[in-house]
Amino acid sequence: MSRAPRSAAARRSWGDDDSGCTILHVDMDAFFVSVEILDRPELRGLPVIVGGEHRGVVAAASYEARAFGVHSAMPATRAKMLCPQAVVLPGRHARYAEVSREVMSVLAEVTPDMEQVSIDEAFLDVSGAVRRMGSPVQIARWIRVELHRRSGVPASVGVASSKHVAKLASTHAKPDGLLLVPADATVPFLHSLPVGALWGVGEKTQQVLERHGIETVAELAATPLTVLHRTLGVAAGQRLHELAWGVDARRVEPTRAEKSVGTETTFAEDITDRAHLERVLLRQSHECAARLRADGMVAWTVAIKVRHADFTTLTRSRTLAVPTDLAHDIHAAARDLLASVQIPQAGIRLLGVRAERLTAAATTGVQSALDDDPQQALAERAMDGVRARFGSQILRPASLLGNNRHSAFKSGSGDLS
DNA sequence: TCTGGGGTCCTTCTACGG
DNA sequence: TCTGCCGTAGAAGGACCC
Repeated sequence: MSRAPRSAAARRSWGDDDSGCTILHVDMDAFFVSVEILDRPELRGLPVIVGGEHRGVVAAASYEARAFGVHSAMPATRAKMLCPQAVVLPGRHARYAEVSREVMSVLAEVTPDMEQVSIDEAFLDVSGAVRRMGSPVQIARWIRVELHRRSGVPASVGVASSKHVAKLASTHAKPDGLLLVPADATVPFLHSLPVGALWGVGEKTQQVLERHGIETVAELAATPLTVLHRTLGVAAGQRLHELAWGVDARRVEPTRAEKSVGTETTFAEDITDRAHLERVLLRQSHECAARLRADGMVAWTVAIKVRHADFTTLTRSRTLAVPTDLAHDIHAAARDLLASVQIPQAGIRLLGVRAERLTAAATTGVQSALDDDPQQALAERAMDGVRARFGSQILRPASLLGNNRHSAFKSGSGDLS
């Protein structure tokens, strides 16, 4: 579901020498839409949009909808204006996760050197699989056939000598294609692209570069490093200059430690009532804490995110004296942080909680907050057990029991009234 | 047109201690 | 005792990714 711009000129054969091209990037095509079509074949050939309910944005659009200018991240209202005949579906993330697990299990048959980067894409380092399965391109072909056969969803695969170029290759292979960028074609391939295609160049950076007359990767590559440092900062300037010359030493990392977990809610209507916001924080704190405990992590820092009706967004954070995985502690910190924020007359559009600076609970050398309050810890762990057995909606804190008992803890709705 | 939710990384500013 | 400098850490914001 890449949003990077593509270049028609780059979508061609760059040669057939795949020696040294052991990095594969597998990217499912319009993944959420593909899953919907898998379950409802009558949607095939129609403009289909997933996501984009009230105040939402498009999560995925079929290629038929894209022909009308619809793309992911586009505000729902705009998408419906461009393509009023589109079939709009709310999204079924549990189902997408299920198909994603099938897809990843197929990829894991190729090599354990697999790095899942999102629900619908992964990098593979196939250097250890070549003797068993053939050349990188043969492996890429096998993956596409097997995904079609066993999961029923189309995938595009990029084959290259680095993660960055493999990622760009899969983007240019779409839909339902395969693109090899031989090692010696890396620089010509990159230099055929607009600068916005590079990993790390979004809308803002592109605008900055364009103000300096840089519109293509070739122009970026030709720009002195000192100019890029001044324009983009040292880290970003250095990184983009290296990427523009095909330098990308990042390895495929099968396991990556999570650094934060959080949840946020955009309200159907802007909220001015502080008590209401505190109840939302409580629900969100319980979600965060349950995920921390499920992952065996504790958090040192609690942060909140507040978005005003006019889209002004601010964050507040606090480092705790001892790390925690308890909703009680997260909520206490989050509530204090919210107290330091003035609620504008027009209200709050979005509220979120995030637990940051995570460490493994088992290896945390200090006494955790969990040990400070054994009763609270026991209660929350008991809730984990009940939810695991009867479902996540079965239990909620008493303060979240509103008049409408069925909507009071509805995840993601933010409707706690 | 009016902008989700879950993340990561980087830069800038400020506070603080030596 | 006060001031300036420096390094470090935390906080906040912004950009980016899918």
